Amino acid sequence: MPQYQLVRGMRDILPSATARWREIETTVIDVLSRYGYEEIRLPLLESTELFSRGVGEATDLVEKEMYTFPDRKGKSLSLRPEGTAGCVRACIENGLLHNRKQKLWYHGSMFRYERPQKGRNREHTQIGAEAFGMPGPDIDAEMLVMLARAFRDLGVASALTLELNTIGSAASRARHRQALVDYLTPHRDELDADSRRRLATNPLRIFDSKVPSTRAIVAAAPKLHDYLDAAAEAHFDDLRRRLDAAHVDHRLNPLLVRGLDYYTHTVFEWVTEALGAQNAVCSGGRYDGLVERLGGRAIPAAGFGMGLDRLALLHERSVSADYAQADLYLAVAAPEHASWASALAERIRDATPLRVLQHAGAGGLRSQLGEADRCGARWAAIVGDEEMAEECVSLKWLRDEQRPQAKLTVHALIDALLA
RNA sequence: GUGGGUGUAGCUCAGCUGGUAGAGCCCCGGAUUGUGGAUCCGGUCGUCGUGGGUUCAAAUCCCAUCAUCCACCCCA
Repeated sequence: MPQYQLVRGMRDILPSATARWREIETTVIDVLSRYGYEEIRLPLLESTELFSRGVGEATDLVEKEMYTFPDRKGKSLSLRPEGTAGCVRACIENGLLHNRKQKLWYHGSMFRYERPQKGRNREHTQIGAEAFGMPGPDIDAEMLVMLARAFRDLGVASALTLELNTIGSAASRARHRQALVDYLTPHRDELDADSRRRLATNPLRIFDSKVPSTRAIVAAAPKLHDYLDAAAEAHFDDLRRRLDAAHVDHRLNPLLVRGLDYYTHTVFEWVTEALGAQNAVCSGGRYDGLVERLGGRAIPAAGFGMGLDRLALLHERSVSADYAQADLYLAVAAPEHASWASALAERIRDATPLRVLQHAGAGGLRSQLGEADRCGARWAAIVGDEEMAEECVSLKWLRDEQRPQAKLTVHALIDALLA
């Protein structure tokens, strides 16, 4: 057993997985940039207050899941548990929202002190995006259309369902919340323990309870939908028409409530059945009041976070792919050919974009070709006495039995590799 | 934070009512002195998670602890 072990909830992403991760990341980032989103890079560490104020004091995320500690001068810092608060802070602080719109994306680790299980680690990686300054359903719709494209490009669309809901304006949400608390308080003793706790913290979540007796009480409770104002309904209807027109399938889930305080109006979640209990792969929504709450002007916004750890699990299930380490493996018949082969490898790298893996260390030609096979290379190039004498290379197609091995000049070799 | 399961080779796992550790895969070499994938032969790799206890003797029984997995909870 090793002397040092991973800190609980952290994870190593090993070479056998990183090629897949990289493919996922470049695919998603490419789609984002095709919709005009620009990258912003943000710190992992922020003042604790940013999250308690932005995400909400009473949320589970802030209440019990943050990595919080004092720095050397006693100031309370927290590892970011999510990306939106920090992004909004950076935008306000740098004047990015002054009289202009912004579409931004970021990529990186988030930290939450939770009990690890499948699809849930204490460090996880998200790609998130935020759109500032656009109040209408057009940007909500574009964001969802964009995500649908990203999931199609990734090859995981068939495993995902888009769930959608509106929670209305902050004002109508507050009215509903009060009505709900007024309705549930007389039934307080009949609720399960979790729901009693939520009555004070986040009563909307009581709708999610799986306890039958609680469900029976909740069935007659005031519905959020009945408290929506006309503008909120119009916004939501407009969004749904746009999604229909774009053929983005979605399912209404009136119980879908984001656990962070800042959400308003549109909320959404892409869920899968394939990953067990942790089924949300990407979720987000509008947060029209957050910029103001964090000290900026009243600027409407929408955004999402996408969990790459879960997306990678899903991708692994949905897309089988061979990620080769190299394109060409350069083998030598004997050690004295190695320096000539090195020069050849450099010429190939100069002339082509190929990944050229040159043999190093001990091992006969037989074992070198074994390595060539294992690294996934399409070709093996062999250098021996005969080749060196004739300034040639023997090229072997490892994945195509039909093509015979051929002795080629260096020029002909490069042409063959580029063909 | 709560409940349950599991820790033995790099990986997947076997190891009975205690007697001093095994298989398959992988890797290396050979059969094939310059040609991979198939087959056969040979070989390397273990603080049996950690600490303590019981015992002549512990991978095996007991206690503690750490890690891990699944679920609750929560979320990406």
